Amino acid sequence: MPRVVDHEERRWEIVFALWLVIAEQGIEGVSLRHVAAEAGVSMGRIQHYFGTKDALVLAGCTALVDRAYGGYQETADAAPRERLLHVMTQQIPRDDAGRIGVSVWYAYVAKSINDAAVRQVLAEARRGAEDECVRLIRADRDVSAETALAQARRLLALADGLTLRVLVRDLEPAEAVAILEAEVGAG
Amino acid sequence: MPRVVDHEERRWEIVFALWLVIAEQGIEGVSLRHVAAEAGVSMGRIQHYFGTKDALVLAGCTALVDRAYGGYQETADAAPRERLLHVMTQQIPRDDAGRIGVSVWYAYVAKSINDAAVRQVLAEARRGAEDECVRLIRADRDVSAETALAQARRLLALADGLTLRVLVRDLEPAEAVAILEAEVGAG
DNA sequence: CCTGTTACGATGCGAGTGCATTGCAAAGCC
DNA sequence: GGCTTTGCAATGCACTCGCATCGTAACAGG
Repeated sequence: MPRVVDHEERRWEIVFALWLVIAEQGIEGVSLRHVAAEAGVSMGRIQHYFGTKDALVLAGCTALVDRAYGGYQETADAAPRERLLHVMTQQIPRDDAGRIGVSVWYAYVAKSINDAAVRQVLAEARRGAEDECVRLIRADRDVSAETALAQARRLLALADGLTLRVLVRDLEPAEAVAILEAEVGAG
Repeated sequence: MPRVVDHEERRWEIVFALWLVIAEQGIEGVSLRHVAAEAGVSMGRIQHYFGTKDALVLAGCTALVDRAYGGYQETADAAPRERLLHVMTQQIPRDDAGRIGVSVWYAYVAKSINDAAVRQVLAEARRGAEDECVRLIRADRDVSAETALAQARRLLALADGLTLRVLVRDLEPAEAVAILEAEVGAG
């Protein structure tokens, strides 16, 4: 058989271009032509690897979730308290790259309100994060499962809100991190 | 001169239809034709009153902010603590109407990342809310301006995050309200 | 009645869209 | 060196989009 290429690499190039388009034009600006131009490839290639526009956009969502999970796993050998703080503060944008990532994230969050497939992906990710936070909290201090769950939910919601404010430049990254450090420390 | 109609009424009908379209199809689904169909009017009417699609969408944003501010002003004769709680919990969706309103709100938040005009409207609204919360906090308890500002920011961010989770049905409205009541009470 | 202005419905146009189709180039196997 | 299967570029098509334009129905003032 013929012509062997690295499929994962090809898919990744296209997904990365998709993220760039979303970051700088919003999810409204996503079209096969725009993504193809950003990636420097032809529309045909995108169709070949993803089939449909919806499939491409959804793949971009799962890729985002996977990347976040991979980043978390790299902290496996840290103390629970540190890992918890990492989960809360990781998505706070500190530079342009972080800003791109989190703006894409929020684009998908908004889309999830009206898109069942995206909603399911994000719901699953959120549930995973919540479970993991509960585990970290109970590893850090002696509390009941219910207490840990309430604390996890409060912390995650707070982190989301702070991240958004940093993204739209209503808040400095340092201040957001400081607030979260105080909250995580207080238990 | 001719043909007198209530301009505000006409504009409001169209903006309301716009909100419905955003709520059920997302901001991607907004087109002059869709909004016109939802409002039961012709495209020409929308052009007559708003000129351009961008102007319509922006008008929908300012109308949303104005409505929220009007709702707040209705609580003018309540105690500061109660008003503060109202600000934090008002946008938590309890029924379908509330869900529509807040989903439109989040659509605009996402749009503000890439749209300067929307961003400015929301930034102004957020600043106003923050200032008002600082005033309410200092009327409720004796704290410094810096402390009140820090508390206000933390509460508003937390309320945003909780609202989002209720919207995507990851959290019950009652639990979100309970968390906020505890936080506002704790000071 | 007439006239001038306003309110808007209808239509047309050029641009952009997602997707199906077609065709060909590249590269293992025989 | 053919043969065959894959990877993908190119093109065409039906459709939707925002917006400009045109026509006209309605109505207050003279």
